[in-house]
Amino acid sequence: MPRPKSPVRLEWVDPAICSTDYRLKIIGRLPFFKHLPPGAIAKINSLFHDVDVSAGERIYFEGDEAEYLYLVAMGKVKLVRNTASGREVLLDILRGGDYFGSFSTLSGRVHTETAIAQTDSCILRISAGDFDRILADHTDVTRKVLEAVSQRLAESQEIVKQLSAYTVEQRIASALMRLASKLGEARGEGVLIQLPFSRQDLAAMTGSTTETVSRAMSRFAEEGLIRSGRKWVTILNLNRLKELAKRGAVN
Amino acid sequence: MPRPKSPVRLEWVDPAICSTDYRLKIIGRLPFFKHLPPGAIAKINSLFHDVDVSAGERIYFEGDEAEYLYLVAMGKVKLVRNTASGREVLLDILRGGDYFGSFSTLSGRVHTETAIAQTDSCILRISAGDFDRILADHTDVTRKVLEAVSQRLAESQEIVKQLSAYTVEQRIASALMRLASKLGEARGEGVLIQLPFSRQDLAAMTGSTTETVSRAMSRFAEEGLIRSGRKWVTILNLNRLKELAKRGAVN
DNA sequence: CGACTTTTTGAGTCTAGTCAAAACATGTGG
DNA sequence: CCACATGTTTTGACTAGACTCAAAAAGTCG
Repeated sequence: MPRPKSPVRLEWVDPAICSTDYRLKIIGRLPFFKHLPPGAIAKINSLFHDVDVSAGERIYFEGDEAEYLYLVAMGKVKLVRNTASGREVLLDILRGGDYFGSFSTLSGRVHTETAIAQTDSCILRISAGDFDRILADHTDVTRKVLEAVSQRLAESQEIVKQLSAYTVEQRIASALMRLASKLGEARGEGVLIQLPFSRQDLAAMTGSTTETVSRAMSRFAEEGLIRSGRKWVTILNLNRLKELAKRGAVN
Repeated sequence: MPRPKSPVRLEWVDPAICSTDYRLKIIGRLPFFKHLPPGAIAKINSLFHDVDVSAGERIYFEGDEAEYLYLVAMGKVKLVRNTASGREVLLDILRGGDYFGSFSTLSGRVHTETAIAQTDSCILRISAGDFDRILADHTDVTRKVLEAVSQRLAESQEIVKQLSAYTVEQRIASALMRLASKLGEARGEGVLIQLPFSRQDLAAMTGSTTETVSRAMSRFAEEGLIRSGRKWVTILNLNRLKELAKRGAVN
């Protein structure tokens, strides 16, 4: 089977894209702000500051004081935790419109993860104090933020379950599906997951190694479930992949 | 080394203990209510209803509609997720004063875990609607709840990291430490963890099996780190256990 | 004292990790 | 446009940690 040339097309991050217009749009789309009137959003917008970061750059480190809440305006950001032995565990990948950074900043907390730009990105940030003021002004916003965080907690617990009880192959299948629904783009033959997204990253997401991920992906490809190359994956048969994630073993 | 007879003494759950006085005390101690004046707490208390459950009874199931927020008044409750293959993953163990159940109830959500009484327990519950009303009345409470949930998210992510990168032995050591700091009681020779708490449970916490847990615990016992028996564990040397959890391998 | 449950131990097997090397892509500069 | 340098992915052989199955030992309770 001839392997297609890389379908990856990287988005440019034009600094000008962090323009006021664009910022308003991103901020106004956030689940916890989107119900607010334009006036309020404009006011909130003025409290955010933007930061351009290039691929690979760290936005903050695990252990740093958590002084800001961040928002991905453009680009992709990954959240990782490093183990004592230097191994990297990938907790989440965020795209435009996602927020990150701790909310529990009141009590002098520190970040529990490291945030790294996966692509050149434009990040918005707001100080904990300003964010608190927003929460105080808009009680309904706090409620929405609470829901968003609860949602993340549920997702994290789902991952705990998977790591506890599933085989590597099942975990990889699940990870691919999560990524597809979150970051995938429909293509003629399937759903393309394109980030600069390596086997390395998949390994860090599934608590595994590049070699094992590679082997599993080869098996998936043989079965016609996916097609993959350097830093991209296309999912051809989502249903069978889902089946596999639940029941295990390609057979 | 002679093994001590079981030091486990189970607490009685007297139904009368869910008296108004006791309820006020428990509710008033919750991190997100404790700053409120007695009057407000009394009012909140009137919105809670109590339920007595006996050991092993399920309080709700994964997939059930999330209509209530729960509060452990007395006893121990465990949160588990079941996999397709019937395996049980233990997510958390809760004691008196801990809350559980989903906060994201507005959008018609369902519970993502199953809650099981570990001992005979007295549980308080409040409907999602009533809880929302409290949040609306006390904006500062929402903020505290948000912090509490964020904290749990961080804990869950820590567990993801451990499952991803550590050996079973390290995970068991970590689990014991978590349990000790949360549920342990100081004893002459160390910290006693006493719940009806089996190897089975530890296996479900660490994504492992009873046999493997047993072997690891035997090794720990040989090294003088712990002493254990049927449904209880005493930690003798917390520092070395911590060391082990970080660096790995008893040696 | 039994009947029952939980824990421990043992032997065999398999999944996934490690180490090492080859194959492949991608971008660069001649 | 090609050849090379670099980083990524794949493949192979070997190993080890942890699971499974089976059975014995130790606690617990009526």
